[in-house]
Formats: sequence, structure tokens, C-alpha cells
Amino acid sequence: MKTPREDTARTRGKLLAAAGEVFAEKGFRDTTIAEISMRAGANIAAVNYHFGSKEILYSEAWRHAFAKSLQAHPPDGGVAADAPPEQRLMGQIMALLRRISDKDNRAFWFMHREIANPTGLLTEVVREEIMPLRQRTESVVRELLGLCVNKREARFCEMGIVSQCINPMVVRSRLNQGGKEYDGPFRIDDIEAYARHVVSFSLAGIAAVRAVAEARRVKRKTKTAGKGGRP
Amino acid sequence: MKTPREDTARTRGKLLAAAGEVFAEKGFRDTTIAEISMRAGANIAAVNYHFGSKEILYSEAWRHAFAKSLQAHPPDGGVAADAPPEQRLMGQIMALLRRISDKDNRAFWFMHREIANPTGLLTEVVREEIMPLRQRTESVVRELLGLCVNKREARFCEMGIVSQCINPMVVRSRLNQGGKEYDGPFRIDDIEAYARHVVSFSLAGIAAVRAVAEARRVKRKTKTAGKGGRP
Amino acid sequence: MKTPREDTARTRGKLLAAAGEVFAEKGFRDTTIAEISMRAGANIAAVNYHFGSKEILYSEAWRHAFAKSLQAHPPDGGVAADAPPEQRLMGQIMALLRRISDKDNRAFWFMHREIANPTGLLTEVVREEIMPLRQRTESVVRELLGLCVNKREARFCEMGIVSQCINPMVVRSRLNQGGKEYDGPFRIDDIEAYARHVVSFSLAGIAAVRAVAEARRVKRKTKTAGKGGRP
Amino acid sequence: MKTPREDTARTRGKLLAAAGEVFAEKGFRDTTIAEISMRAGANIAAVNYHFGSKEILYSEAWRHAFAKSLQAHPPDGGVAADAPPEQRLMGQIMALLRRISDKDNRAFWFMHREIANPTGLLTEVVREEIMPLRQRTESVVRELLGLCVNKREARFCEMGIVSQCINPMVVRSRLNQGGKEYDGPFRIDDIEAYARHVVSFSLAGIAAVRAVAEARRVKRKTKTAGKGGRP
DNA sequence: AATGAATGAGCCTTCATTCAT
DNA sequence: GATGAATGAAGGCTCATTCAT
Repeated sequence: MKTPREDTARTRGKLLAAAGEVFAEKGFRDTTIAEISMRAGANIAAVNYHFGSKEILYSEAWRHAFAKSLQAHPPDGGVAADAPPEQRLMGQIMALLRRISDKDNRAFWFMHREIANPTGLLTEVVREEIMPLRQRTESVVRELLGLCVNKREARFCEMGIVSQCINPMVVRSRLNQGGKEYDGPFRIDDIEAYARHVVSFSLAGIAAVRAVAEARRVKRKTKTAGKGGRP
Repeated sequence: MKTPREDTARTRGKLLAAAGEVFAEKGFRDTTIAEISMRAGANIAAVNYHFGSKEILYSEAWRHAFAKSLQAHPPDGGVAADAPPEQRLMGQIMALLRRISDKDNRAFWFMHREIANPTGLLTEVVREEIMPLRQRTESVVRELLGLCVNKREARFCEMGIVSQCINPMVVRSRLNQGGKEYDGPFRIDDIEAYARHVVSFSLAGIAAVRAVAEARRVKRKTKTAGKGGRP
Repeated sequence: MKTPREDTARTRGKLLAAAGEVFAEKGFRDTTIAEISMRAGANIAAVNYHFGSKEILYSEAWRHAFAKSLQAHPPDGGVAADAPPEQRLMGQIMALLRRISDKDNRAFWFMHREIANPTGLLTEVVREEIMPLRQRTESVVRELLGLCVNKREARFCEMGIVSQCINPMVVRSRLNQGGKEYDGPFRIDDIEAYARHVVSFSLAGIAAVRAVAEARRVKRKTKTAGKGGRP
Repeated sequence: MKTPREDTARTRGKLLAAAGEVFAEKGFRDTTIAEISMRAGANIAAVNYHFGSKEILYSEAWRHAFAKSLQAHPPDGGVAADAPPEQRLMGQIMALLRRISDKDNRAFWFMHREIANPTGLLTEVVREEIMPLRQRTESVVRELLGLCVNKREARFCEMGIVSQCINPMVVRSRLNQGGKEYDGPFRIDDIEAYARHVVSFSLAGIAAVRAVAEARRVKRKTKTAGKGGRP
């Protein structure tokens, strides 16, 4: 025996799920609430009734999808918090790639569309939900970079690493869509192989940045020491 | 003394420029030909008169913007063709970052929107115009990688490098828009500094990939030699 | 107490009636859905909401009008099925003329416009709905023609009879429109008088055709008999 | 060496011919000046330049086509003016059927469309040009009807005969269009056979009408004679 | 609480006509 | 005289939202 409350909750859930699918497929503008309602098996007035407007549904659907995505693929990638930073980086990269490539988790595609085609509806959501993830990555990267590297370079590294994950996945997905697989230069056959590549490529990059920074620090110290040391 | 031909060319040009601006700002769907016409100082029927449809204008505007973009920032970045590959890579990265960040060149934003929100109108255009650029980059990367690295890893490297350029620029641009500068973790203050970072980071990454591949090759040879050499 | 279903049915009905009027007056192309909606007391979006498109409304309105027309003027003209064929022909002709001249039944004008200015939207409808009527007429005509008349001449007769009904009515209607009655050579004052004329004119025509055919048959038989009979 | 006058005349002629084709194919509303101009190899402004408006071109094109049609198929059908009325009727019917079925003469289709879908642009033209033809037919019919038949019945006969020619041709043409021949009940295989059918069918009809009228006359006279005859 | 009918603003496109050369 | 560019009015259709039940 279902209470009206439960009915309401179920309809809301169906609408959120349907909205997630359609928004991810077509973006905000090309999505019609008629299609969302239909896929959710609900009335065409249901969206405005339950959420107030298409715009509100949009951000709610994103939060919903993002939470589900994080639950399915924890950001540490299953690596223990006290593992060496190299392994933790690998874990985070794998988690990110899995979140993006998981066909059941559409949050990433929302985000991507939103960045390309800003509605301005997700800016707050981004800061609240995405930032912690990036800071978690930045923190591992800083560990690997050591103390000599300044903040800007650390940010550069973090951005570069995340970008290596995001961009190729986007391109791959787009070019492979439409049924026919596209076997051109953009193709990534194996998520795990690509993850290993990004890790080893980036660890080398990080090491180089670290080396330069440390050399600079030593040089400065020597200079300072020489200046101050000689009477 | 204007001939009708010249008139047409001028109006077409104005429409292309206006279309470039508006499409880049708002994407295909949210752009109205009314706004394009208004910005071009033309009648609302001008778009259909000169181009036939909004869709055709879209792809024509992209070609126009892309050609202008390439002309303003040659893909070699001003580096001679016989310079060492490290410098040529730097040149290409600089050229790419400049093309993306140049506020007068909107082609990149078209492309980015198109990938995020495919209209299907630019697929051919991409393959014809973008591929050569990526192949040019891949070719420098392969030079730096040496002969031991297989094709897939070369592609991974090329994709990673290009991604490091594209993605942060997108995010930076989006978050900085709306008048207020956003001084958060995504910000890139200095294009040139970021270019140098990407080059040194990526050269180290490439060297690492190369080293691994060469070690693998040596190992195999030794194994083979051992197998065949000792009875 | 109106249910939504009843509301829909009423609005649909009003739209069908209004569409019937306007399409019959102006034809498909010159009819605007704005006018139909206005006459039906509905919003301009109502047509697309209830029917999907102007084209669908067109053929639905025709079916609606045709059904109403048949109901108002049964095709046998009130003559019993076992009456002599002359009377049944009279009944059908009267029914046809009444259907055409009835100002409340617009189906005929649709048809006429459609034939003159084909939209291709009614072809199926014609075959499904008009054919049975013509076959009914042809069947009476064949009865009157006897067995000697071949199929082609029977068809000629049927076509000629129906044409005598349709064409003058069309011309009469057109020339009388615009407020001023046109009392020229095309005018038919009295539907019933014209029906009687068509019947007697055509019965004589049919008899002549029948006589010729029977004479031909007798001649052939005699010839054959003569040929075969004499050794 | 062409004078400007000759150029103008030629362009006008091409426009008239092209307009004749397109108007006959598509009707007034669905015909665009652009298509007429294109088919005539003229500028899009040529129609308004040479004729003033689409409407004027429409009626001019009709006059042009009608004159050409009459020239190609003289209304007497090649039968001498002193031939017996039966033969003259046959001549006129043949001429009418030929005019209608001649694929190079589009005037009839104009007319038909105009009647079905009145633009009001041809009403005067009709009265001026069509009436004489119908009066010519009516005059033969009256000859065959004799003096006892009243004016209304003569008109009925004439209308019926002409209708037998017009209507089946229209239907035949429409149903056979679209490339595929339609071998249904409407088909007329042989213009000449149909003409013979109409003549013999109608002569019988005329004879019947005449007989009835004469019987009525005799009856009245007898009655009158009887009335007046008895003292 | 929830539905389905109805709305009206807005968009792309068409096309006869006009304007400047 | 003749052209081709340009115009503006109008039409069909879409869709998020509101209204009445």
C-alpha cells in the first residue's frame, strides 16, 4: 500500500533519472520537458509541478547524477589513504576516467555541456561539488612536487593531469557516437591502459617540474649564502 | 562606386562576422538569426537570402573563423621547420594556446560547443580542417619519442598534450566570464608561462615513455638473443 | 460538469468544423491556421496541439465533412434497394446533387479543390471513400445497360452521368458567389428539375448505347452462325 | 542584330510561356515568381518589371495560353459550317477534348484551377473568351433539339455535354500523374473513342428531350384546341 | 495532489515587391 | 532599360508554462 508521499517521491525520482538521461544526451536547450515527462511516464505538467521550472530540474538532476556517480566510483579509486602518493594518484585518475566513461553516470556530460554552453545554472553547484575533488588531486600532486614548487606551478600540474583525462574522453565519446565506431587518431581502446599512460607520463612531468624548482631554490640559496656569507 | 558584387560580399562578410560572434557566445540553438542580422546591420531575411539557412551559415561561419584564426596564429608558432623538435613542439603549443585565447578568433569556441553539443553540422569540417593540425603535432611527438614507441602510445602522448592546452583554457574562459574575474584554482594568468610549463612537463613525460619503450625493446632483444644464441 | 475528455472533444469538433469551412472556401494553401483557430474560438496553437499539423487537420476535416455529408444525404436518395433501376439511378443522382449543393456540407468542395490543386494529402482518402459511391452508380448503370455492353462503355456512361452532376454545380457555385447572383447560361435554378433532366437524358443515352451493343452482338452471332452453318 | 525592343519582346514571351507551365502545374498560390523567372532564364525582378505584378502576369499568361490553344485546335474540330449538326457536334466535342488533353496547351488547367480555387483574376477573361465557345455549342444543340424545347432545357443539355468532356479529363489527368498510370475506373484510354461515346450518348439524350418537349407541345395544343374548339 | 487542455511568445523560413545602380 | 541585392510582412510550428478541474 503506497502512501501519497511515496508516490510523489517515486515520480520525482523517475523525473530526475529521465532528466539526467535527456539533458546529458541533448543539453539544456535541446531537451524538452515533454520528452522528460514521457520517459518518466509522467504528465507533461509534472516537471513544473514537482520542480517549479525546467531550470530548477536541470540543477537538481545534476546533483542527483553527480552523487550517484561518486557513489559508484569513489574518488580514491579504492586506494588506501596511507598508500604512497603515486598509487593514490593512480587511484584518482582511474576513478575520474571511470566516472566519465561509465555510461550509466551522466553527471560528467552535464558538466561538460554546461562548460561549453553555459546556462549559468550550475556555477554554484560546481564550486560546491567539483572543487573538493580537484583539491584532493592537487593535494596529492603537491605531495609529489615537494615543497619547493610554488602554488601556480602546482595548479598547472593538477590542471594538466585532469585535462589529460577529460578531453580525450569527450572527443572519444563524440566521435564514437552515432552507432559506428570511429577508429581514428582520437580513439582510446582501453581505459586502464590510458590511465597507466597518464600516470607514468605525469609522474615524469611532475618530477621534472620538481627538479627545476629545487635547482632554482638551491641556486637562490647559494646566491644568498654567498652574498650574505662573505664579509 | 560600389558594384552589386561588392555589396554582396560586404554584407556576406558582415553576416559571417556577426554569426561568428553570436554562435561562439551562445551556441547554435540559442542563437537567433534575428540577433545575427541585427548585429550585421542587415534585415532579418538577409541570412536566408545569402546563406539559405541558419545551418549553412553555421558551418560557413566556422570555416571563416577557422581560416582567420590560422592566419593570425600560424600553426608552427613562428618556429622554423628545421629547428629542433623541442622548439617546434613549443611553437605548436604556443600557437594553439594563442588561437584558443585570442578573443577575436571564435573558431575554437564553435568547435568546443560542437563537440559538447553536436549539431552534426561540423563533422566533415572537423576532419578536413582539424586533422592536419593534430597530425602535425603527432609527427613532432613521434620524433621526440623515437622509433621504439608504438602507435597507440604516441597517440596517447599527442592527445594528452593537446588536452593540457584545450581544457584549462575552456574552463578559464568560462569561469572568468560574466565580467567578474574568478581567481580560483582554474585561473591561468599568463599564457606564455603555461605554455612553458606544458612543454617542460610534456617533454619529461615523453622521455619517460621513450625510456620505458626502449627498455622493453632491449629486454626483448636480449631474451631473443639468449634464446637463439645459447643451445 | 465537463470532463477534460469532453473539453477536448468539443474543441476538436469546433476546429474540424471551422477547418471545413475555411478549407472549402480558400483551399489548403490560402487557408491560415490563424483563421481556423479564430473561427473555432481557440488559440493559434490549438491546431498543432490537437492535430499535429495543418496537413493532418486537412485530411481529418475532409473525412469529418464527408461523413457528415453522407449522413445528411444517404447515397440511395431514399429509394428502396429493390426499386427498379431507373428509380435507383434517380435516387443516386438526387443524392449527389444534394450533397454538392448543400451549403452545410463542404466535403465536395474539398474534393474538388484537391483534384484541381492536388496536395497529395487526400489520395488515400479518395480511394477509400469515393470509390464505393462510384461503384454503386456503375452497378445501376450496368443493370440498365444489359449484358452486351463491354466494361469500357459502362465506365464511359457512369463517368458521363456523374460529370453531368458535378461540373455544372461547380460552375454555378463559383459564378454565383461574391454576393451577386449571376443569371447567365450556367445557372441552374432548380436542383430537382436538373436531376430529372439528367435522368431522362442519360436513360436515353444508356438505351442508345445498349441498342448499339446488342445490334453488334446479333451481327456477330449471325456472321458466326452463317460462317459455321454453311458448309 | 537585335534591337532592345526585340529583346524585351522575347523576354516577355519567355516569361509568358514559363508562367503558363508553372501556373498550370501548381496553381496561382503555389507558384513563385522565382521559379517562373528561373525557367524563363530571366532575372527575378523581370516579372514585376515587364508585367507589374504576379496577378497581372497570371491573367496575361492565361490569355496567351488560351489563344495558342484555340489556334492549335479550332473549335469546329475541322468540320465544315454547313455540315449536318450531328457532325458539327462531333467536331466541337473532339476539339474540346483535344484542347484539354493536349499537353502543350495549359489554358484549360488554368481555368480549372481558377474555378476550383478562384483568385477572381480570370472572371472577366472567362466571360470574354469562354462564352462564345459555349454559345457555339449551345447553338448546335438547339438545332438538334428543335423549336419546342425551352431555353432552360437547352442550357441543361449543353451543360451536360460539355461536362461529360471536362470532368473525366480532369480526373483522368490527376490520377495518372505522378509517373504511374492508374488503371482504375476513371481511366480513359482513347480520346477519340470517348468522343464517339459522348456524341452518341448525347444525341440520344437530346432526342429524348426533344420528344418529350414535342409531346408536351402537342398535348397543350390539343388541350387548347379542344378548349377553344367547343362552342 | 495531480492532470491534461490550452496558451502566447518566439523562431525560422518564404516570397512578392522595391531600391539602388 | 534591366539587374541583383535587400526588405518586411506573414505563416507554420515549438515549447515552457499556466489554468481549470
